[in-house]
Amino acid sequence: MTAPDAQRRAEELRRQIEHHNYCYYVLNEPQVPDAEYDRLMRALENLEREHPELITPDSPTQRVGGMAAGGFAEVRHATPMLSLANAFEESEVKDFDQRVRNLLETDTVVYTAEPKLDGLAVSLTYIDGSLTQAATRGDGERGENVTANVRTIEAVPLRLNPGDWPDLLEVRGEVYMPRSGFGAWNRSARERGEKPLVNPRNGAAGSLRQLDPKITASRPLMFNAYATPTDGLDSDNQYDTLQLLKQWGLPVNAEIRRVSGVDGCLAYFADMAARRDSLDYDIDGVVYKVDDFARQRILGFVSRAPRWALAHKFPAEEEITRLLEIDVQVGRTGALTPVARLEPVFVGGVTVTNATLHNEDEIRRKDIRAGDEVIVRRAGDVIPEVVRAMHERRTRELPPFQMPANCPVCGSAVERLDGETVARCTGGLYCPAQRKQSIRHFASRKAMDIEGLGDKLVDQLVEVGLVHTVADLYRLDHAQLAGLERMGGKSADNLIEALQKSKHPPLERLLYALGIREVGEVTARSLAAHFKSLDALMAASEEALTDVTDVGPVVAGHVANFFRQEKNREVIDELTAAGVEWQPPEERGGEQPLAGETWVLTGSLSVPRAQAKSVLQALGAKVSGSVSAKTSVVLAGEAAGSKLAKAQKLGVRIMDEDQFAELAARHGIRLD
DNA sequence: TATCCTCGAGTTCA
DNA sequence: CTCGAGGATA
Repeated sequence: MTAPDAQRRAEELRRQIEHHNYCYYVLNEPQVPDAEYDRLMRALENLEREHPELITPDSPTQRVGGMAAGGFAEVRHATPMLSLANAFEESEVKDFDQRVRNLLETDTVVYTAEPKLDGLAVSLTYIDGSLTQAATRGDGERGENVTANVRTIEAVPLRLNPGDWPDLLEVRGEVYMPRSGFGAWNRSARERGEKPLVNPRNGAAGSLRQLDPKITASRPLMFNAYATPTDGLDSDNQYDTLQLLKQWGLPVNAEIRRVSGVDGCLAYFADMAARRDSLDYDIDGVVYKVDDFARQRILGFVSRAPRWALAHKFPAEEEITRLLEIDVQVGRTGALTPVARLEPVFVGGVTVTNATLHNEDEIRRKDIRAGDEVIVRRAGDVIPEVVRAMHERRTRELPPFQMPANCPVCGSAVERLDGETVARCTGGLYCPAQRKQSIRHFASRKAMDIEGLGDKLVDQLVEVGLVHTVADLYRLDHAQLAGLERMGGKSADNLIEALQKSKHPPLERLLYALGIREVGEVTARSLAAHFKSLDALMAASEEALTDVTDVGPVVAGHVANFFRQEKNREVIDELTAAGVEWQPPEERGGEQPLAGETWVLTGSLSVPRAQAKSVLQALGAKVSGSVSAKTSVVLAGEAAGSKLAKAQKLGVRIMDEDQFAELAARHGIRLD
């Protein structure tokens, strides 16, 4: 890059960074994902490294941490607040450990491993045990005096517990907003008609930068100490120092551990990554520090970062990518779902290429168009979503999305009923997409449970014309199957065997498998229990159907309509002719100690969820998916999330797995 | 009629 | 898991 180009590029980067700082800190409305901001910053740093003559005193790189909101006095840190080297890959962690071991000339190193809280770094000064000053990190050299605000945080002791602390003690740590507090604050903000906080991190930063401490006081902030630059404490390592701080009354994170060697570090990282979602605060990675202070001193510093510490970060949860086009998928009921085809992007630990856009209204509301740059988010186990389109980056007019008037698969008319958000293909089973999906549904585990009949195979069977309706499945023979792609004689045998095994389902499963609109697992069960036979159900009037719990006029209409269709009656006859014979619903015998109770399962249990569910049902309980005031008990496994939180809030009884096993055992049921 | 509680349906990636 | 909408209930 020539000098004038570099100059122009640097100015452009600075302009953008300053703009984002302004949006983030002053408007509290970040415009780009953190990862994008970091990229801009790194680009500018690299540019300035190559062309040091371009560095200006007011360049954002010279005062990391953003623009002052104004009104805070400047504080010079006695010891600079350093930044940490970052690692995203396991290999970088191994390199770090290798470097440390080489410099120390030793085999294994003990590290302190800590969660890296996503908040705002501050420095607290205690003189004679009293909090006298609190400052933000600022650029590491100079920060802002936020003493009045920090004093409102209850977790920060204004006086230290009695102890042998030095006359002058400086403590460093993170101010953050717990998720529970963030959620509660936003709920009440919405009730008051105020703008909710964007995320906990932004909430913490914004709260601390309020000019009026009363506002800060109203926000749910927490503090965790993680270091002190003060010498001469009665401790020669990081871990014990934190224990000292804790004794003196400073909150220290409960997840901090001493680990041995790089393996210990990586195991800690994996553990925290797995439990990340169940913590009450956001973390963006973990930090490893060489535990022994003497060793830290040997390692020293490179430029502004210590050589004895490393921040191992999780992959970013939000990234920018391009939306290539918007496809339309056809579901089992004919529902047309727009899907975003994305330029592959690594976000939240996986490469994402597709994301659902839900429906037409959603696309309108967010004004998402093919060709846009979009922000894609994938947090934890959650399904990727398009957060928003970056309209400000549109360089040309893009055509708005329009739901097609005809089904993209079969060409039938598309209709969208008044008041409904979904558009549907009217082709019914004439539409190959709907046919495929309904056969998949029929074969699925909760329906007829036909093992070996996967998506690919269903597609083939429908495409070559071997299967038109679910009844055709039972007429397939060995020769027909073995002739298909990727299908050997053995696989064909297995499938025919699986089909045989599926011929005697309980009535409720058969009902569910038929795929009647609005009839899912639960409704199928109610219908089976009420009518006890398929004939009785088929003969029932809409009015009679309404007598079933959870069946109102709409569902009754769908059911009656389904059985009125000649096509459907034929399929049922053909199934019967092929030897499919449903079993009458079991009469529930014995004790039903949990009758009338509604249970909710959450978290991961050591037994399959389906098993826990059937045990509960055998005991007479209803098993539901969402927690409400009417829930009797929430059975919480490992890493339970929002449902557990809700149960706690509503005061619903919570049981862990051991208690549940005990309860089951009392009624003669053993869990494996 | 409004509100709460559930259920159904659709969805991603390794 | 989340959204939308059906059903039950006050």
